[in-house]
Amino acid sequence: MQIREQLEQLVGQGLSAAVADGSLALDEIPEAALERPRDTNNGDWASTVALRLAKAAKKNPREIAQIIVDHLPENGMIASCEIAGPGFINFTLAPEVFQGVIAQVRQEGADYAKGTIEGPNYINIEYVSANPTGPFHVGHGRWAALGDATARVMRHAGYKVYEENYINDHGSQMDNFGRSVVARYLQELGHDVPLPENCYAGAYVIDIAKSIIEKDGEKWVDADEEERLLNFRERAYAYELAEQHRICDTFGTTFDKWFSERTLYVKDEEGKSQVDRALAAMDERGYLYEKDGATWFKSTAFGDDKDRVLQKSNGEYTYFTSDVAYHYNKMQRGFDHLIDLWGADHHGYIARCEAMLAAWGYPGALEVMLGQLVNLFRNGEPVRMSKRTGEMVTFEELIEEVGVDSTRWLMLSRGADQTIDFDIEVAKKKDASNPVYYVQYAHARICSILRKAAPAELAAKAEAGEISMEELVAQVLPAEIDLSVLIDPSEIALARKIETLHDFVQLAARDRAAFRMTHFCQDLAGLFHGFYTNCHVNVEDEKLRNARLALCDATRIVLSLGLGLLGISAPEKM
RNA sequence: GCGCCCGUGGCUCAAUGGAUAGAGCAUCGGACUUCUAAUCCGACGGUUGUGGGUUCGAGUCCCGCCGGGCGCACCA
Repeated sequence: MQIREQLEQLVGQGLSAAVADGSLALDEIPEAALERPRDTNNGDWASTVALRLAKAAKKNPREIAQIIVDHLPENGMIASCEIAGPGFINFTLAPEVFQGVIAQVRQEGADYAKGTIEGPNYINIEYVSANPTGPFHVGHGRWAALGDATARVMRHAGYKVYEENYINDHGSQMDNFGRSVVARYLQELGHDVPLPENCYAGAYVIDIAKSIIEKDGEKWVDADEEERLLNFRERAYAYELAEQHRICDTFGTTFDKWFSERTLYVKDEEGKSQVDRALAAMDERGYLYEKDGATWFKSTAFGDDKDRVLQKSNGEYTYFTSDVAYHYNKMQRGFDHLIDLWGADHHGYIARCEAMLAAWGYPGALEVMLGQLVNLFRNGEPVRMSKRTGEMVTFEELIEEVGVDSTRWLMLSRGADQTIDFDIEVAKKKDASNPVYYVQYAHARICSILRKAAPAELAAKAEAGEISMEELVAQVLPAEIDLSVLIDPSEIALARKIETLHDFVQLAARDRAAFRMTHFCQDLAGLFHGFYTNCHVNVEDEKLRNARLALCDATRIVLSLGLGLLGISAPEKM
């Protein structure tokens, strides 16, 4: 049982006892209302229940607090509790509690602080979802980092998470892309043809055209135009999709499914596409109508500003129709809840999407996470164009120059609804101005200490990567360690921080706020550096040494876990 | 015009409605013959844009202003 739950139980018992013997006149037993005081001078945990009860119990909150404290059962957890301020009950936990935490972390490893979620919790999270018509830009990188970290955090908190990337491979932009390749192909072969309207002007299109020339030479110059367009479009699509996969791999973002928009239009054995089925489901419930030769969705029935066209008067479907079919498809696949991660410039799209889910009878099933935009800077100056290509800086260029870990940290270290001013030169600095290295350094420092504690031969193996830190530690430390010697304030502070991970994960998951994990990692690293300064680990006294090594090991596990939830590596040396 | 997001020390950001609003950077001053100084300790720095309201309590919730960003297609 988590410490929080144990405390809740104790406070609950205290309240019940007070009510039972008439000290408190209450109709029902309230929640324990536990929180962590920001200031550790106010103890490890605090209850505000007395403040909340003042009205109902018709008593001064401090008086109520005293009654509750007097009725608390005997226990080994709480070292002391005091009533403070207007009526807070502050608990200071016994050192044994934190010593227990260290043992628990070392036993559970990367599973430490995993939670369970009651009720329906099968989540589909969709993010990135770019057009396969060009390279990822910096914004896609933010969605990749954010979606990935959110999924990791939610999974650790106990949700079942399915990650999905929607490929916009259906609309007219695909033909524009194909036409652009055709034009570049002909131009490269010396033909004077203009670029088409709405064309993709980037140099990467020329590269694709060149690769076609390399393979097929001039054979397409006089080919059937339709056939040529189709061929080039598909080759260009395949190329860009492969690029997207490659960059996601490099960045450490993996999806359970890459969902092709086109598949929504494929007829099944009954002659019906998923678009047909989604629209039929809307029609059944009476939310489709015809006007001006077009088919409309009555989204205003669910709070949208205006109704939306699904099938245009020329018979084509709108982009929105794909999303209708896609979201219908997701619900049919059995998810309890859908999360879409979009750029903030799409916020106007939310109402109609929520409306369609409501139209099928799934109100509230869709949650849209908006991510604000990323502005690039270099030494404080705005950067729009890449020096190398003269075009928009791509995400790949960014991670090449800055590195994956630093990029992820900067993208994740603030809330999704904060605009990010990303300064490339700051991100590249490997010093104190870049917290990711501060955290990684703490991890590397611990690994170094653990190696120092091991026989030279073992340490050398660990350094060469032949054995893992787990294997090394298992050989250095005995199975039974007496942790009661860990009483230094910086030792307790470190263990206390580790114990907060469970809450951090739960809150970060609930609020979809993965960025909180960066704060956790930074705080934990800071406390470790403090401990390192105050307490020498590899001391003569074997009992103390082993206990401190165990504390180091637990910190290492949790740092690695915390960084892992952000998709950031935990290096064993720097 | 309507809608969404954001205004917190010089800078970048925190703060499940709780206590004296916290970190980091920058600036200044200290600490390495000892397990990694990519570190640590200290100092300086604030009327949380603004005016009301809600309550035991508001940076946080509600309303109005001011300032900044983004969006308002039978485009994708």
